[in-house]
Amino acid sequence: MKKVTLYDVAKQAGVSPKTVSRVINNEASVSDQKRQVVLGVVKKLGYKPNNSARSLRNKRAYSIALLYDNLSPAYILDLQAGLLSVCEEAHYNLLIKDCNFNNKVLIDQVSELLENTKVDGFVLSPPISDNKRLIKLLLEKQCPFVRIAPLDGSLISPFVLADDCELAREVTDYLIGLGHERIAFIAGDKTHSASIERLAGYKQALESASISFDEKLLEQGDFSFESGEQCALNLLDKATRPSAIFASNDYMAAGVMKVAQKLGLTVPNDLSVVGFDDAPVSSQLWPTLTTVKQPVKEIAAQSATLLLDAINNKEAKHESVKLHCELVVRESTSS
Amino acid sequence: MKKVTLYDVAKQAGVSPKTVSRVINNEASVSDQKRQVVLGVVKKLGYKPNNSARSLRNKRAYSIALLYDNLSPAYILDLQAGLLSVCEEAHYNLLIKDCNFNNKVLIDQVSELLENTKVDGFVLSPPISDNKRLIKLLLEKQCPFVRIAPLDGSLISPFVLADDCELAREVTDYLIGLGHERIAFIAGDKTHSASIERLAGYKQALESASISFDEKLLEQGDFSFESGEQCALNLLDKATRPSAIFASNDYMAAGVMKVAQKLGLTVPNDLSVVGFDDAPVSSQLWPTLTTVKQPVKEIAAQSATLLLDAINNKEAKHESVKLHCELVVRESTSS
DNA sequence: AAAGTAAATGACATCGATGTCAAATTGTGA
DNA sequence: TCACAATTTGACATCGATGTCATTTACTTT
Repeated sequence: MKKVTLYDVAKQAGVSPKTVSRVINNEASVSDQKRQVVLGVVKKLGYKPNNSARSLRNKRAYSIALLYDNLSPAYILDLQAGLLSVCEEAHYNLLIKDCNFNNKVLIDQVSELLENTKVDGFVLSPPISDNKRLIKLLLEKQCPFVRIAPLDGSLISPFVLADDCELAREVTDYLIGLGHERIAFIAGDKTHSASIERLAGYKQALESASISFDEKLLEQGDFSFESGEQCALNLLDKATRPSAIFASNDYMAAGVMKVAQKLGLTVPNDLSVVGFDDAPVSSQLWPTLTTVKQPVKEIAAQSATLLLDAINNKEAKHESVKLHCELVVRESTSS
Repeated sequence: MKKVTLYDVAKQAGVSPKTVSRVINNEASVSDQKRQVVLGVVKKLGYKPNNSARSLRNKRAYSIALLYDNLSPAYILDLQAGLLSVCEEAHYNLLIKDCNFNNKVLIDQVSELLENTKVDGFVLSPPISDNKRLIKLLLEKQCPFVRIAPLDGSLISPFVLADDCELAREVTDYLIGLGHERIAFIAGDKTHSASIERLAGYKQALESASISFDEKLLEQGDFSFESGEQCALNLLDKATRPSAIFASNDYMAAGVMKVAQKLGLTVPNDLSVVGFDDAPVSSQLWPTLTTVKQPVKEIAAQSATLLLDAINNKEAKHESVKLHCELVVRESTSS
């Protein structure tokens, strides 16, 4: 089973290679009759265009790249899975870049990828979605890119996000519905839009329920387990401790659970705890964690679709897409 | 800053393109003098060879692929990071394939990658490292590949693994040293060599300490949290329960912790628990989990190195490499 | 210094797909 | 039926790097 080229197809079909090329690329001016013949031969021989040759000729890589930083492994892997599903469909390659480095290197690496046409577009995951220098570079080079959950909601590029604000409101409503009034909130890293949105949702829910927002019930974390512990200590040490803590992600919520247990508080009887993201740890703790599941794979798939659109149709104007999260009630919450 | 080609370099250096090519590829027969001149110009112009053109001409992809299945996300991401570090160095691309599908599709996809020379070699992570059909295909096509932690230790390809057996022995010794005599073991999925090795280490340690192996203290899990819970229930329900449980990975150990807490047992006072892998969850539980840290990034880096060797030097004979794990003592164990 | 060998260099064709542009075919209207 | 426009089709060159093979240069040896 040796390699089948355009020429083999052309010979069998009795047409010129150029015509085959036209058929493959779905160009207009080919008679229906020849088109059918060619498609038949393509199928019969199992012809697949050679990527390197195409790349060379067209100066396109037929690859996109995902840039990610040190968020939760499960999140990144889900992103990858979503991107892969679309890429496979479209016969694109997915390159991955772990950007857990300093900016300088990132910029250089991206420049190199672009200059040597190794990549046609980028998917930026948070917090890279808001890396100013990178975005400047991509805009200058007119390289298509999609941002996932950016802080900056202007349409300099397509972007995709989840309805973090709405779900944070829903979580808070849920806690209020259980009878909680002193609900503390642990915010996440401010360079992520998710942090901002989740906090906003929390505040909105309080307001609708006419519960006044209490500065003392707000702690600033950074999405890490350790920051969750620290914030929990601050909150639970107080004379009048909250009856519920809403952490902006599951790692911090896990930290809260640890501190609660250490202090002899029973979750959920003495303290309700909610996380966000539905990370693996949320179902590996005891009690299991009430949390919010983001549609990460769908977010990624949408991003890939938008990116490929932008690549293949330069006129396409930028869109943004918001996808829905889902509250997952487990054992860590009660009235 | 437009693209610099071999020809630009050749012109500036006053030599033929072919000579530049020779220098780039480190071929022997170029005079030192011209070599220096060419290298100078290469540097000055910032020349980088065009991958597509090379690929096309040489029928090589300058890419390798990682095939992985649904193991722990942190593990996979560490593998990727290790592979990336080597690939970047060598100017290779890394493709990733989530093989969480049925075999048929996997085989087809791999065939396609090979037939269209999109990949020069594969890294197989467990349990794919022992996928018979895949290995048969790769051997037939004479495509280089490296296996990570295979069950089958024959040198049909290079492989890399960790000293699971030794560390499992060390963990068990450690527990024995703390005074434990009734040490239970929860085995993992049998299709992973790690399961076999870890069990073997456990048994060896018992034997050296003249503690007879007790069938009733051995439970069969599958690496999942839920299986850990189930096994723990079986073990702790017994009249004479073990004083320590050694689970073959952290997810199962987390399951054990949950059950212990539910049953009102205090870890580590009433029960010591040990995991394996140093997954994120091991430091997000309370008490934090004593476990074993595998050098996953190094394993991956070694794999990549061996694979690139095999690709670039077809005569190279296959080697295997064993890397060292490390016992991480945390809070879940005591005498 | 001539002859012969080994090393260095370059001209050219090639990998596979496709843009350019000219040629061939078809269709249209008078 | 003929001239002319519109549509299909194909010949050829090209993208950038490198294998092949012929040619030139350098180095021995007598």
